[in-house]
Amino acid sequence: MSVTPKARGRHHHGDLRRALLDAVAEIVQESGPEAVTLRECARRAGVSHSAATPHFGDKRGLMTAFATEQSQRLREAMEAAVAALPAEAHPAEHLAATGRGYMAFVRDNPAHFRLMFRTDLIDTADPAWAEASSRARDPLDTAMRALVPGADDRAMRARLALAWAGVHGFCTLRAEAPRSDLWYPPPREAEVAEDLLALLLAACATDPCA
Amino acid sequence: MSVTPKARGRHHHGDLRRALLDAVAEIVQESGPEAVTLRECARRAGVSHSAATPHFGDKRGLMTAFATEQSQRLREAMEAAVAALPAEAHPAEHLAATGRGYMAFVRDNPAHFRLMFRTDLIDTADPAWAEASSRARDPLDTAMRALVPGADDRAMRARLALAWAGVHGFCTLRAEAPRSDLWYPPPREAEVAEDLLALLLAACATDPCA
DNA sequence: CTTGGATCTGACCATTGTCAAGTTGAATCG
DNA sequence: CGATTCAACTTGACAATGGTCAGATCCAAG
Repeated sequence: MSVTPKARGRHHHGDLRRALLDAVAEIVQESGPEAVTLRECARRAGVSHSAATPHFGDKRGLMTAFATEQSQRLREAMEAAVAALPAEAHPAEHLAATGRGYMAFVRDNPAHFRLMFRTDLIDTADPAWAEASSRARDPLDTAMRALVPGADDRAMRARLALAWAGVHGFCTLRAEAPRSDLWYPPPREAEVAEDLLALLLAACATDPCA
Repeated sequence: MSVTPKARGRHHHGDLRRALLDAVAEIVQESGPEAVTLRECARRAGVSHSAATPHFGDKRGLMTAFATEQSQRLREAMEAAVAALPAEAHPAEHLAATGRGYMAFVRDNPAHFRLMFRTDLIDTADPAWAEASSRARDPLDTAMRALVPGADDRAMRARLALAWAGVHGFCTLRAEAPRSDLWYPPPREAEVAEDLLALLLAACATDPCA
């Protein structure tokens, strides 16, 4: 709560921008994306409710900045999972690792994930967000291209769509599940995730010309 | 806008419950789930701002009733797609038709679909909603069981998860796409959907014991 | 020390959801 | 047929939110 002593260049607050983004993370984790209010963020940062305006413009700007950060973290999670593989790993392992990285991120940050896709709360015209969102698709993209190098555009599109939809859909359903009780309970969850990935890999690796 | 002349048993309004649900549908279609307010619904129905209370309790009650209706419509769309098949259709055709019914519903009602999965706006403890949501999974379930009758529990779970996540994930991404520009443009959309279904069917139909 | 500009405060407004209390009107009962 | 009853609806009020704006405040450069 106390002002960070470094106060690097900032006038009153140590780093209000950071503090507000952290407040968003806190609230999202505690009570979900819809519980985030500008005033509560300001309260947690110890500032007045309109202190955020110079930094983020309005609430949507704050949410967009937060979502942008999370998109970067998601991409880094996937890249880290791939980087942890042995050098001689098969392309299929790369794709699987990418999927596991995605799923692990959402398992550990379900509320952050839900916020990232609340396109009503974020400014989709923001260039930084657009780039972060776009780059978050790169790991899956490159892994898939390495797995099926001979596929033509259409076959590649179909495989990317299936992989993306399958992993994303799984995560979406799981992230909503605690509230709706319509998905697999936690013990089964890991098993189902692995089996789903295996089916997905088999489907994508089949010869597209067959 | 005028009161329906029948006025079947209702006191003041012809059928306020129906009128309010229709207002939700209108607003959701025009401006998305987050634009729905109790007061605007009441305005469109031509009643006072708290007229909804006796019928739905609070806003969440109204949203829940609406989501319940949409879940039923979604299930009916899938059942209709299966029923339109020739009697001798292969089980794989049943599964594909189920997926097509799901996708067609979301293509035609993207905003309604988005609302259905906004578990923060609906009361997931409502028994009617829970039953409608549960029954909406039946068509996919039965089609899958018919396609892979020999699969054990684990293999069946994995296939159901993949099919459900794949179709649902595809629809989720598409329903958000108009706002985020991160999915395929409409001309490709139908093609990608068909190819995705084909990959999905192939993945699910493979012998689970192989 | 002065000046400038970024940073933050406090107050205002419109809007929302919810609640309590009143009003209406249709159906029921004597 | 008239009085009663009860749910449907209206009215008015409340707290909370987001956005905006004038102005106070503070840091840093000159």
